[in-house]
Amino acid sequence: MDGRKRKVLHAIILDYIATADPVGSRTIAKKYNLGVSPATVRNEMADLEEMGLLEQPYTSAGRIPSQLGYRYYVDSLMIREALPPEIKEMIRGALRSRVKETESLIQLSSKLLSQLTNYTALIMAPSYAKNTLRHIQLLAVEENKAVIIVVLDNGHVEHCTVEVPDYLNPEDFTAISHILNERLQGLALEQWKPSVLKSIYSELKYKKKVLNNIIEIIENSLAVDHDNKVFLGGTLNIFNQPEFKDINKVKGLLSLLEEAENIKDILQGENTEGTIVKIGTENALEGMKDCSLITTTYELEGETIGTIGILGPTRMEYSKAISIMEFLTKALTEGLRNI
Amino acid sequence: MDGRKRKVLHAIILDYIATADPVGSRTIAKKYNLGVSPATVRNEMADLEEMGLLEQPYTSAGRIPSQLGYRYYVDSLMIREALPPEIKEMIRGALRSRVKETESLIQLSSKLLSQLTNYTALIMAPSYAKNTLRHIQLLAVEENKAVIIVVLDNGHVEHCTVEVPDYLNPEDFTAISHILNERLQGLALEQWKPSVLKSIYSELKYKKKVLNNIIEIIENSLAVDHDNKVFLGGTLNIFNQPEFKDINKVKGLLSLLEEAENIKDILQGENTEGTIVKIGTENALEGMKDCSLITTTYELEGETIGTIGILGPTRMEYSKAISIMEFLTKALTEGLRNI
DNA sequence: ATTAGCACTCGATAAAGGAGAGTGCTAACA
DNA sequence: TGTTAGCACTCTCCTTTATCGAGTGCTAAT
Repeated sequence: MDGRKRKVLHAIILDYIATADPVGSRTIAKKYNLGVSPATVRNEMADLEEMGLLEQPYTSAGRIPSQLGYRYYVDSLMIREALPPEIKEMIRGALRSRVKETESLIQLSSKLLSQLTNYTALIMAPSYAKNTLRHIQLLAVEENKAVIIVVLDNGHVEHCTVEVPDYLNPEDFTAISHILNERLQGLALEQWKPSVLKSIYSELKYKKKVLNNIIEIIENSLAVDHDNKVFLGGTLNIFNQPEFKDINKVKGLLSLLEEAENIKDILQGENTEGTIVKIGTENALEGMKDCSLITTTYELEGETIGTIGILGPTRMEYSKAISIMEFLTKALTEGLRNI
Repeated sequence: MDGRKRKVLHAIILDYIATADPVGSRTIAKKYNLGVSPATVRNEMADLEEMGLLEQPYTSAGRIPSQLGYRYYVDSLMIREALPPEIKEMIRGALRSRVKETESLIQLSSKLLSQLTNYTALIMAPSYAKNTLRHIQLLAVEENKAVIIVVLDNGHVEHCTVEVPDYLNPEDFTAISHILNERLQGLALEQWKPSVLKSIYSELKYKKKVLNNIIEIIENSLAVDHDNKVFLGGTLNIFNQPEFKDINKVKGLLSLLEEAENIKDILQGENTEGTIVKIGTENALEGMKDCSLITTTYELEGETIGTIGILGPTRMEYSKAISIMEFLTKALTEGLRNI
């Protein structure tokens, strides 16, 4: 693959990304100043097609990049653009701890990301498994009902409502809360299971049943449900893409995004750090075969705690999207630290 | 408007609702056993068109109901169908207090409603203004940060994170929580403002600043933000309607539904009780001119506390949708009582 | 190795030609 | 007088045909 071939491929991909129209030899030769004639470009294009990097929608149309072509572009041709300073300032400003809660900050980020890129943003919120308990409280409301409130050291609050037996009186609630706090305070959520629960059991034998219940519920509500919440931004941006003018495609993709589980699957694919680009069928889900996904991870105190993704058509402004995403990720990490 | 005209109109509307195709005189005469010839039906149809109840998409096509036609149908022709018992049982079963929290129950209802009707369900959750405070607590997390937790008598929990001055120590938090509880417990949220806050101020003069802050924040987070939350179900059902095969229409409607404020406007239109049907341009929003909205209210302890809506095309199965909605509303009211 | 020239391909767009569903009108009928 | 059969007419939808033009691949000249 000589230099000129690379230039031709690069030009075709850039042009197609910008226009969504198949690109002809004439356009390339003229617009991108290759200094050769269209005929020469045609020869190169024929070669590139043979190599599997380009495709022809039909005989005698221009060329469009193949999935492999995009792959080559992302891996070896793409130039990382510097973000304009005003965009940088805008992102920094928006995320600079105006918000006091992790989840709100993440929601804001997803909105921002989708607006800046014009694609769909997917963000997986951090797991709270490593956060420690600040306070837990059992509180009676109405008959037979109580709420459990769990406050973590980072200010995150979870709660759920449970049924409790009649015979518990206010003092019982206080007592249970007290013991739960004593035993669990300062412990990370992921440390709850093994040793600790048993010792609480023994301490509260006479109320074993209710407590058993509670611990089960806490586990469920924290570990399964609310862990790894997912936030979406700009789902309707799909409508702007010409490759999604077919209503069934749009419907398919939106249905897919409606299920939080799907999004977790999409994002959780790898736990590798750094920016990853998955193009077309490189994505596991069938419904995403015309899409590309760019993911990266964000961190807190040196540890990876979540994933950010941008979902767009394979004909995507990779370079711009990556720049924005990486910068926003940094700003988010910063924002989370200052929260 | 004689009996036969009504029969013809009714038949046309039912047929059009079922098929989405303009209806011809032949179809009506045959399929709906009017006992007259197509020619006679044609005469009636011409009269009905003159009255503004029918329209012709173009000369020599069949007729379709006009907006006025639907109006007449809903007001005077529509027969309320009894819901099949298995559907009734299904709704009752689903909403029978498997869920312990108001908002979860409402979310479930919206999902159910959209699945049963194949339209989009909109539900406005109750305002908590009349609920009384069960417990309020100020809790320090990390430096300079505290969470305020508010638990209502119905088990609803709200929380928000606030910044607090350095000089407060744990005892201060306890003291403030204590006083807040003492003064506010048992009071409905809507009663907070006037008299009470002043007396709290005086009691806590020396910490006036922080308390001031807190009360402001509580007011904001409860009254403005989380009050009247809105739940959507089946937004993608729009895609099933042939009148929304145009991608721009879908986009327009989905964008409209993306904004919670819009939905509040849509639902809040009237505070009248009972079922209301708004057809086409009877809806205030421009983007809904091809849609109909059926709303009804649900209650708790005899008081109206929220609104339920079904959004579909003007060519909607009004009868079925109303039956389902009204029954589900009853079941929801029941479910809320048992929560 | 590059390029000009040229015939050829194939989608997109427009124009033309039925086919069919449904109407409105007229005249006959009970 | 209300109802109906008959019939010409209208208008959309679908298919067919023609034209256009962008872009290619090949060949031969440079």
